[in-house]
Amino acid sequence: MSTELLAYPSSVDGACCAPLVRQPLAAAEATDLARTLKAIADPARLRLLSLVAAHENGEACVCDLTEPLGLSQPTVSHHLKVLVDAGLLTRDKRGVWAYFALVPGALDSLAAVLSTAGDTTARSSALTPSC
Amino acid sequence: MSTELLAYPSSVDGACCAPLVRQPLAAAEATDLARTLKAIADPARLRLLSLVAAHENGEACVCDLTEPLGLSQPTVSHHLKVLVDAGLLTRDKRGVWAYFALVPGALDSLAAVLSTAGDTTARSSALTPSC
DNA sequence: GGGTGACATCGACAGACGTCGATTGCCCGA
DNA sequence: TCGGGCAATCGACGTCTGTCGATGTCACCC
Repeated sequence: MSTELLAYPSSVDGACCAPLVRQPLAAAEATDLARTLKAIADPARLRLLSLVAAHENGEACVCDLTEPLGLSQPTVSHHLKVLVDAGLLTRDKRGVWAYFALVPGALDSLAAVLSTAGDTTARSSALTPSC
Repeated sequence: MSTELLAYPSSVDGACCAPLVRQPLAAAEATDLARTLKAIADPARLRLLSLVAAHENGEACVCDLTEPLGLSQPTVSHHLKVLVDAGLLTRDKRGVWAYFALVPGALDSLAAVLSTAGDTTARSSALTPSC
């Protein structure tokens, strides 16, 4: 389940780049895409992604994120779980602390699906070789 | 309200490209971005965008969209309204029919915000000159 | 071994969302 | 002028979602 999002470029069977505006989306593909988009379509989760990415070493623990968000610890933990389940964040438990980091290329492949241009900005890593 | 999304690149005061992973998102910016993402974070609306884009001349009326979606006419009309309000679609009423078309550059600027790369694919049109 | 602190999970609640049938408004052709 | 048909709006319903306090779990330190 943790690699859910990374399945997009390959599961869209051939339509690797910019599939949204090239041909009508099938119901199943739309459901999958919507599931990932719903994960980031929340102010708290967008700020979490932003905070984690901007944190030193590109990783942060819950204690770093609770205060700047102004939300309770269970709520932050819940949002982080949603992002991890969507394949956008990784959880690395080291001792008592849990460190979260962006999955390389996850946001880029999402951006590539939305982009109407033929090329893609998702050239960083973790993408299908056919791209 | 129809230009809601187009306000992003300029309203993110300076952080025109890829602002999400560069610095922590402010609460107001996150709310605005989430509002637009919620508009497309739905299977029916994703398919609507796809159907409109793939239709001939890049525009389609409600009667073209109801059947392939398998939803009632009021529901389709509701989803289209959400997309228009989010600045992703334009409504052009000609006679009895209402034709919907993609706003050029809207999806691209959204993709640019999500992209972790420094550059942007949103070069088609309707973007801020500072990009 | 017991205490402490960080994080996850649970249960509950209010609010938002997607969907539909019924209705209304409106343009066009007869 | 009137009827037919397309699309928007309304009201209602069930479901999903975000949030919290309380509780559970586990690793570290004394």
